[in-house]
Amino acid sequence: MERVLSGHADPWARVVAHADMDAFYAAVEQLDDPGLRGRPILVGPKSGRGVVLTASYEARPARVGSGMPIALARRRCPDAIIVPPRFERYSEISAKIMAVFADFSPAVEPISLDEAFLEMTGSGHIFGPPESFGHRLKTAVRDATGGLTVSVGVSGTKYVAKVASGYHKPDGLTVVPPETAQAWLAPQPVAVLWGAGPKTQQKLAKLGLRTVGDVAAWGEDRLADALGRTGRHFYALALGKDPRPVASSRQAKSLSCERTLREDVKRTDEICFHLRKAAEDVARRLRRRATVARGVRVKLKRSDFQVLTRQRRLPDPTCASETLYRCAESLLAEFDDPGPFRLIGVTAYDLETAPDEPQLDLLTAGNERSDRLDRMLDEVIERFGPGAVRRARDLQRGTVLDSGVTLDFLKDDSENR
DNA sequence: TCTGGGGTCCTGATGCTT
DNA sequence: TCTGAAGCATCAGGACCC
Repeated sequence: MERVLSGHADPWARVVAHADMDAFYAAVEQLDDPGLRGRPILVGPKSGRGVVLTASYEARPARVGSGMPIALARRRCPDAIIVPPRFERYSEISAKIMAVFADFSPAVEPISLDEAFLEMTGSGHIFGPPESFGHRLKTAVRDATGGLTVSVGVSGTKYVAKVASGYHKPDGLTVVPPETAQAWLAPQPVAVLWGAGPKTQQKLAKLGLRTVGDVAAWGEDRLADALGRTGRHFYALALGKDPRPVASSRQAKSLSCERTLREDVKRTDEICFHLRKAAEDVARRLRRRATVARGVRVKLKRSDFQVLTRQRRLPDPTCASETLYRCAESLLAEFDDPGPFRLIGVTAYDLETAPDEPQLDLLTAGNERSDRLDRMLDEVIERFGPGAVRRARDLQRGTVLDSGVTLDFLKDDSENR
């Protein structure tokens, strides 16, 4: 455990923790299959054009990691066992972990399946100082999951807590008292600045800025001249400043489905086939969340990896797959590029909660993934508006309850079962 | 080496409204 | 009525994060 020494009596005006599971997907696979424990494994597609999602710590000495093309990872680490991802299982374990976090704080902000921020300000009288809180959190996660480890960072801001959780991985605990944050960050590379990816790191290097301390010393105005708003943002981070609150509830702004195809496609009917599949997937997920979209965006990736997009606002917000598809299909005509394309995607954006339409109390039958049900729900939306399918999320086998409205097609369907 | 899928945010261009 | 400026919304592309 790393503790940066503090010279002040009580530096903890605010306490934020960041918890990040170690090689999460790979660790879950090793948890579920004892035969994989202690061995190098790569979670990712066995073939095709995919990349590594997570590499177990046993595989990492071979210089393989997330985002690396699977073909390259196999060459670098020929002994690695490749395991296809099981997202439902990861979600299941993630729910347990988030429940543990909720026992420690009323304000938990999940970032992904395997990491979250916890607002811990004022919790010292319950959990003790940050070190003991951190140990208790780690133990609780390990107990709840049957042995998974988590790395925890604690400081006075989200940003510093996040850098701290990555400081000693795996199974680390790093506590950085707020007043030491700037000095602690100073020697670290600019790559730890939130928002500085490869392109921005190159720009910073051209300015002669290699560490966070270099960025802090350059001054806010010079950084702003060179990088605009991003420059001011980096300056604040370099001083350890980050006023963002831990936001326990966030509404998604868009929802998308995109697929890299086995082979590039060029023919319009083939592209439309994939657009329809993507639109159906997006519509299904919108309905499950009782959400409608005000706009549709189509994304195509050319063989040379150039990404093209076209978007359009809808006259009325919807969660109907046919409406999303028709819009996507008409956007296709606006691309002045013949292809071929390696990736096709559909995004629904400007999301809002579906209007509640209480006159129709829907209890649909069967499997929500069936095409037949998709068509039925589309028809319901056409006839009664998007809010009519709100309750279709809680699917039960059985009959259709409709308050005074006869839905023959649904009735027929339930009778056929 | 040859590059996923789900997202968010930022920037610059453009067009509309006041 | 015409014109320009300012403000805003939208769009397309890019960068980034996990």
